[in-house]
Amino acid sequence: MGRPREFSEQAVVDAAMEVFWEKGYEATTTEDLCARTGLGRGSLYNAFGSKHRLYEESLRRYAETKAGAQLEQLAEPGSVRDRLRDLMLGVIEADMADPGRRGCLALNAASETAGRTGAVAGLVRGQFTDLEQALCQLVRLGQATGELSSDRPPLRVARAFQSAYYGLRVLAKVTDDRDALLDVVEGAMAAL
Amino acid sequence: MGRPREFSEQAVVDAAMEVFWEKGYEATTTEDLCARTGLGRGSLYNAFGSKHRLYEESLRRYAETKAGAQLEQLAEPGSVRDRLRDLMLGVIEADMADPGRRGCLALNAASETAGRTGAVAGLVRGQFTDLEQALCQLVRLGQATGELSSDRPPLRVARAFQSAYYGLRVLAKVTDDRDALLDVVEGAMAAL
DNA sequence: CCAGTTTTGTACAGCTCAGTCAAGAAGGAT
DNA sequence: ATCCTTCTTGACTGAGCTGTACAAAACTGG
Repeated sequence: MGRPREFSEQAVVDAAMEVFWEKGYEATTTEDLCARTGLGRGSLYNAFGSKHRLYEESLRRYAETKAGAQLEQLAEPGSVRDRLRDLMLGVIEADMADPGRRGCLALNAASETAGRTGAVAGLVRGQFTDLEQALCQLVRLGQATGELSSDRPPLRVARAFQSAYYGLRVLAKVTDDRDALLDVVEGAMAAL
Repeated sequence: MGRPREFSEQAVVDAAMEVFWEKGYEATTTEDLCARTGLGRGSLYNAFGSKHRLYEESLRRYAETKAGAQLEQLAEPGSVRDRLRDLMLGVIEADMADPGRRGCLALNAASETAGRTGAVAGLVRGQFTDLEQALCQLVRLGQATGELSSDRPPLRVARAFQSAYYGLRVLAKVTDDRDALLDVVEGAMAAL
């Protein structure tokens, strides 16, 4: 009971996530968060307690939506190679189409000191291992069907692909050269 | 003429570089810089003008020293495969031995918005392409001697290796699992 | 020794920041 | 209708921020 909230908590976290994604944790001010979410400072602090807690929620939400969508895409039907290639081609298109070059929020968080302490560190690590596990399962499937060579352990292959994937996202932040990024894709596919 | 400086400009930039490397640009305060360099605010601003200019100098210095040392290491004698493997094994040891998990300054800069605008963007991009070119030349050499397969263009191979390298450094920031990082090395070597 | 020049230390200006607080608004329970 | 609880608004706080001002200090050329 009491006065009901005028906002959807999820919509607010979505908006906050966008700001953190664009500017990073340190460079984001509570003013930015108020402006983007439409909430006054009182409401924001009443609901979330601190800038840092809202950052945590944003990372959780990112895992649910953006990262989750990628994991789902990996689970869609199709050949294993196509699914892995589409994952990379998808982020090339997404990253190049984004004028703000925000990249991957979890990866950005991992680069900031604020992203490697406390609860945030666990959230970031979780997204990394989620991807690792999804890739590993996919590689295992590919090896079982004979689509991929079975001469190396699936986890090792998955980790190599994962690092190429993260490297790709880093490169996409600093280059406009699509061909360079496509070279990375070809290299990662050849290594499967 | 006039009063002589009491500090070595290079030593100051070295000290500032360490701070930016540990904390990132946004999270570093001018107080931090004064404390670490030993200079008062007046001297710092007299010599460098602004926090941002000092950041630029730090990146330049990083390219000269740390990144430069890696490029030199790549140019040392030995088999191409050994040199490439040693590059990765070296950063695994360095990153895991570093309690602050600072990673690569240029890569950290690329993740912050401050690292993708103005003069800093060019410095970051420069370090990326320097590594790309060094790797490419090495791959070309390996292909010429027959040590590496020549069925793919050297630049493409170099870029694939480069992305694995950057992915490795990102992963090293969030994981303590040395085996996971070694899997990345094996994967990158297998893809050559 | 002195005038001119640059560096140094420190106080300070002017903001901006994260977070708080009090007063009023909007509902539910009885 | 009236309490009671919760939410909203917006001003406010105290700390911390980058950058500046300025006087004293240190050195050089004459």
